[in-house]
Amino acid sequence: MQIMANETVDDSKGQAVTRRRRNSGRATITDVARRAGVARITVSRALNDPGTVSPDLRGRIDAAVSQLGYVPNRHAGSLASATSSMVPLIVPSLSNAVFLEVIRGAQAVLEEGGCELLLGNTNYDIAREQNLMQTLLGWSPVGTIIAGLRHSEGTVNMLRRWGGPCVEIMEYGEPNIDMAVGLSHEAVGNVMARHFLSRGYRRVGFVGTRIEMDYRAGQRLEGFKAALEQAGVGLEFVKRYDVMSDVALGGQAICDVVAEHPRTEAVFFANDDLAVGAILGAQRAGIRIPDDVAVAGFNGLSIGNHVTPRLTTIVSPRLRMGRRAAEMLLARIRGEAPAQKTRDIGFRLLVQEST
Amino acid sequence: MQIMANETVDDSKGQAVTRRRRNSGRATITDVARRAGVARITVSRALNDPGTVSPDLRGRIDAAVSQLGYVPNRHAGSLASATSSMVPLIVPSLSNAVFLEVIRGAQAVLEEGGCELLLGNTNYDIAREQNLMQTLLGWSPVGTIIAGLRHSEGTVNMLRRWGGPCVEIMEYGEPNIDMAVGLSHEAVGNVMARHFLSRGYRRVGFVGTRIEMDYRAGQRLEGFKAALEQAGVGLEFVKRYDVMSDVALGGQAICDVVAEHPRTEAVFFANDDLAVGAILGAQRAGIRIPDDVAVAGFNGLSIGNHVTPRLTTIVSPRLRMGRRAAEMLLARIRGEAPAQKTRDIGFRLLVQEST
DNA sequence: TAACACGATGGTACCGGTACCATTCTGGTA
DNA sequence: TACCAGAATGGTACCGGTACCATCGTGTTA
Repeated sequence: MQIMANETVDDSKGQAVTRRRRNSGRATITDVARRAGVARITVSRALNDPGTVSPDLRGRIDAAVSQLGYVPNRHAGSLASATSSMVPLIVPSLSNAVFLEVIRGAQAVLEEGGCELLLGNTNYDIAREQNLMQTLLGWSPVGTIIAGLRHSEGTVNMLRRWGGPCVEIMEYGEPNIDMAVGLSHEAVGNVMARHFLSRGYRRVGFVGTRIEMDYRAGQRLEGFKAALEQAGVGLEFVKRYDVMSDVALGGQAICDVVAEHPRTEAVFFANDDLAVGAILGAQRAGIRIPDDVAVAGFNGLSIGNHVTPRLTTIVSPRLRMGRRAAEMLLARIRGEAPAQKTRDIGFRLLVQEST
Repeated sequence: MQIMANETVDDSKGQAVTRRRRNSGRATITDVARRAGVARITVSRALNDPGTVSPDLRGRIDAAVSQLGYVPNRHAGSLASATSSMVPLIVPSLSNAVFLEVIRGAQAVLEEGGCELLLGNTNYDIAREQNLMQTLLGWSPVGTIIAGLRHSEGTVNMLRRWGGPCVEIMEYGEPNIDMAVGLSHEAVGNVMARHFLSRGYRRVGFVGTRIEMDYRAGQRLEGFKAALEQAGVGLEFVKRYDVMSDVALGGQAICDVVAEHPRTEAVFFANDDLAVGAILGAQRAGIRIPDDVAVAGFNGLSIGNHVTPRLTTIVSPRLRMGRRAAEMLLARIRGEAPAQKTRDIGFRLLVQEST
């Protein structure tokens, strides 16, 4: 804290005492008002709702603002109005390019709408999510965006009590709190299974990592398995690794699969990192894709379009999801009733050379 | 704003009037104090500095806090203490995995240190950077992190006037404001030039995109060129594209280079996205790397280790840079004098199969 | 035993905005 | 001309914390 100035005031007994100011040294709305010769509230109006202030005063106020380099103290404003322009965005991971695009989409729309993005990362930890949300709610946000539909009971209750607009993203389903936008991961698994079947693959497997944590990958597996079984084809194997997904692991996995399940015709990888790794690893190991084994992934990362063979995958509209979530929030903040509380953002099967 | 309760108070003339409350409906420190039977300030102490409050009171206060679901209003606290726990992090792009790792490193350390991360994106626009910083300074942050050493004069003045701790990241050099952590991009170019020379390449080129905007790529080019010329070898060509760097463009670029400069022996790409794209594109086009032309990049993205041939590149410690920036900030906030205001985070030449 | 340092607790005045209501001034209408 | 609606401006009391200082009780020291 900086001590800027002393001033002499009269205390209750009428004696002059010197008291230190506590302010931060920044120009305040009072300084601007004094300089422009108007009341503080008029400055507030000129800045927040210029139409209601006469052009004359507005000019004097603007001049004073720029002369003093006045930047409004947002905490004071938020305190007085019991709301701020901040929007927490809570994601489970920052190790993953997937969430980057969601963040980018949300950030762009929020900035456009005059909101600031507070970024939180739970590392796939439900307890941490709750702590984080509690901390961030202390900033009286105007809305919140949170990844996933599975939260601790405490988190859900907290958000409901809080009562502001909230969008749950990534998954399609009934929102726990307010609104949701995402895609059905079971449907993804379904679509991929049907694609495999249409290609004539009958001996198929699934490879994933930490499915308990990344439960959306588990949903894709469920959908995949169900559709296969419905067609009378059993899922040959599910291979799980207990490390983070990355390209290196995909290369390892494709070799493991070929060694352990040599008759496998096609593998659905939990995500594109693994699938791209599988293609690159197969290339080195002399495994021919899709002739020896076909490979597909999920996400639609651009790198998949540039490996040989090009990766068959399911494209998730991540940027659009982030944008949409922010748009739903802003609409709600503007007081519009949402057209729909639950929105299926969809996905697209991209069939390329790897299947 | 929610209106929660009415209360009857006496106005100055002693008449009872009914006035609406303006608060947000949340429990306040006053509610907690009343319930615990202590003064407000004691609640404040119990939460912020528990050691100074007797165990008895602390217990009663904690009980009241959890019964009421009390979450402190951070705006009120920040207003009163003229500082907040927020730290803006301003990056030039969110389209790029590079900044994601910086963000992740900073976020992890800041969260550990009890700070919240406010994310800003300038899209490589200096004017936008200034606006963004002004907005974010309105939140009385406790420190700031900003990418780059090139800012508008207005931004620099604003930050200096503000006076809080600030770390400029990505580049090694004299900080404009306070502290800086990064690496020398000229040195990167130098090192790569010497590597090319040591391999015996004499006809070499550089490929980049939007170098005026991504001026750090320009610095790598300068360093590259200077070291070549010092060795009496001229830079054969510089090829520029006016679109964003991505893998697809790299594939395009390697074909263009081979067509336009058929005798080229080696190309230094401005970043790994381009270089990886070049390797993958060359594979498709039947260009042999490194036999027909050698390829190198910059960043050390993990995908470079999995393409064939593996990419020779320069690894930038992005995660560590984010962490370090946050650590320098936190140290300064704790009142420690920084060991060094300018820190060279270094880089590492990773020689692999592509050169 | 008196003086005193120190730990625990409380009282009060802020921090810098905005909500709400009052007041003043203007032009149009009866 | 008196009345009134509505626009422009101002006065005041908050919002919910914390800084600063005062007070009180207790154990230690002279």
